[in-house]
Amino acid sequence: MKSPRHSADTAAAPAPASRCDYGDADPFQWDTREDCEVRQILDRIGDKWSLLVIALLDVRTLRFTELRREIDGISQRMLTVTLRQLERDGLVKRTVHPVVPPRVEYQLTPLGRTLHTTINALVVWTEKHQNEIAASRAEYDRRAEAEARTAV
Amino acid sequence: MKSPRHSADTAAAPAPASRCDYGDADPFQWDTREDCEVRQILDRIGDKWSLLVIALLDVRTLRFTELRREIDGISQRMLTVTLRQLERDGLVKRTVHPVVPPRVEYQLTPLGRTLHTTINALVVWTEKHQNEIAASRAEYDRRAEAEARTAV
DNA sequence: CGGAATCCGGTCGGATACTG
DNA sequence: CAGTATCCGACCGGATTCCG
Repeated sequence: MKSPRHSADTAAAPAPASRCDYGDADPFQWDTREDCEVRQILDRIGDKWSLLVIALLDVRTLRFTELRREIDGISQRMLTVTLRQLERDGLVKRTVHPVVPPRVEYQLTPLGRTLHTTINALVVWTEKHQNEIAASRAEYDRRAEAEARTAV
Repeated sequence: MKSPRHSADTAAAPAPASRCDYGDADPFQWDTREDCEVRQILDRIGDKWSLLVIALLDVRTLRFTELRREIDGISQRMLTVTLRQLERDGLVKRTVHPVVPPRVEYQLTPLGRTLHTTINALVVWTEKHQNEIAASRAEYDRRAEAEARTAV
């Protein structure tokens, strides 16, 4: 008995939402509370596949299998889960054509499009600074390793 | 024996890096490969605490305990882990003052500052559209629940 | 004070099998 | 074709303990 841990697998998970109203000033107060809306979408774009899906759908409408083939590496389970979340958030529109074999198409909503645009700023930043980051990491690791040797 | 699963806990995790060089055109090709640099920093900003730390350090330099108290909810373990990652990426500078009791201060690097600026665009987007998202979710859940009842 | 090491539960996501 | 249902390993992050 003792609460089946599969609950997270399939459950809709209503989520309490926790309003956490902002004082509209204080531009640095948004992130001091953990379960705000910011976190909600951050968890979405931070997850493993959402971004890929959004980016692909921003190019054109795609069917389930097309997405699956395009992403390559995603399991059908995670594709389904990801699409359902995006649909729930109003970022993706799901259209079922009642034919046999079924034909289901996914497209970005206007909201989803604006999100992708915003995300792109982050991508640009990353591409611009990836060398600095890589260098910093290499330097850090080199130093850490050297330190480890002296400790022996 | 069989590979201790704690490896991810403390190990430095060198990470193969997987260069995955871009063709500089194709603005929508960045995200078709999964382990690119974009993913690297996305995993960072997508994790539970990095963003909070960055935002707080953007206001002013803080000590370990100050950060811990300010964030409230973070474990000392995760604060340490998060800070080490940010330091490794060159986003945060760690300064140890050799006094007794030890005094360690953390501050954002210029690179970290530019990242925070970029992130803010995402925050603005979220605050602007949180109502749409919340409404979409409520609608989705309402519809799903209604559908579940007819199925019974 | 500022960590490091260990233990451990909960969750994320992959593999597989089955369905309309 | 487009999913749903189950099972299960891997990892993330919290709690606790110990250390310089």
